[in-house]
Amino acid sequence: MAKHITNAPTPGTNDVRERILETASELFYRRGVRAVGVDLVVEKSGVAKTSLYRHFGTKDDLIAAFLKREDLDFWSTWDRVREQHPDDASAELDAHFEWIGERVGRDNYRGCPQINTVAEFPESDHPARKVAEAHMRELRRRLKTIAEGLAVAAPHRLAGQLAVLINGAFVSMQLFEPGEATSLLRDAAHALIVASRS
Amino acid sequence: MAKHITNAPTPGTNDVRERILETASELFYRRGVRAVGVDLVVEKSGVAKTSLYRHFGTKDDLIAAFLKREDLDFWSTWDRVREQHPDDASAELDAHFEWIGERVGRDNYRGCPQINTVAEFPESDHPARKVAEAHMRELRRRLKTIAEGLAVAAPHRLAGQLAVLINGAFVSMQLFEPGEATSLLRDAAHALIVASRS
DNA sequence: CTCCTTCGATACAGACCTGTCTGTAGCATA
DNA sequence: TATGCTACAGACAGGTCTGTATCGAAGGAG
Repeated sequence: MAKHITNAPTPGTNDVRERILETASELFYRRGVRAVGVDLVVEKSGVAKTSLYRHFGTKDDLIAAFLKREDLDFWSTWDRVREQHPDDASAELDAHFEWIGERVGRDNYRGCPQINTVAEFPESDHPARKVAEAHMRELRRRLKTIAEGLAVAAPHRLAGQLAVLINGAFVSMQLFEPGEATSLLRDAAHALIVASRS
Repeated sequence: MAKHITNAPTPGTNDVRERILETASELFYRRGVRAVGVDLVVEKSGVAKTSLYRHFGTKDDLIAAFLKREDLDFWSTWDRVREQHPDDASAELDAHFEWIGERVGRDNYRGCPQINTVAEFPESDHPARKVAEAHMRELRRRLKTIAEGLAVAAPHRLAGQLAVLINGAFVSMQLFEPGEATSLLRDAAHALIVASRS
């Protein structure tokens, strides 16, 4: 057998792609997707425009890749927290509301990228929407798994309520007072669980 | 005394302004604010571009006027519902979650214009943000008034939780199943109230 | 009848948008 | 050395964006 390709077809290629995506993600999240042109992404990432269009066919594809990246980041944090509470659904849920509350309480928090992008692109066939919709389904699915560990009557339903609570937190920075978010969310989650047991 | 001006300083002026605002509101809400140019607003409203800029100095002012209009509409519906339940905070709150759940359950629902616009314009000094922030404060204030009628321990806190629930509903169309929203929200609100009494 | 305000129509400026095209340099493999 | 592949650099096309300037018409008020 030949040794075909030494290893990867291109050595530093992923560097360029990653640099573009990293820069675009920061700009899209910070300033809004429509407000950021590809020229700015090119300039800030120190990359040729041709390279951007080689790695991402269109801006819409770049937006979808941005959301996918944020999606992976989010579940990565989620998993890290989950692993700290094995076989204890109640403690895990508390921990999730803890870090989410802390995150939305930061003063430079700009909301959930999925929700923000859906707000910017109503077209139902936009590639970014597929990512966002999958993200939302995954959120409820994971919450349902936790709810099943809580011995409640209707796990899927409780998961829906908890998901609404979390999404609500993501867009309610305006109405929280400083430091209020975490405990307010935790108490609300407990109330939903208690009611779901009766 | 003279009879000063017959009635208004200008006869049909408000017609034009109202036509522009009506058209812009529909387009902004349906397609997103940044996606809609003033030329399209001009074309769809059958008005001269000069007239648009005479009545609204800039597009940003038009956006703020759009949000203000949506704000008034929202509280108008709220007031109509409230008046149907005088001196019964519990029934009033149920009724609010009823119409909100029904609204977010519509299949062409596009979310809360305030939340969507804030997602599109992160700049903290944008005129539209002032309107949106006032809207959020007003939501919690009104919920607090209702909570005070429910004899709970911490009305302001419960109001915050209910506001999060409502905002969450506005951005969670993706994860609701058909017809699920209303009862899911009502149950959640009840759970929060019960917990707030203990 | 004459002023005065508002309106529509349209051309325009200047910036920005996405996406394409051309050309060149570096580097690894054959 | 020759061949691909990827990268950078930058001009360019064609369209859209916000906002302004100029025109003439309509219509009520004195």
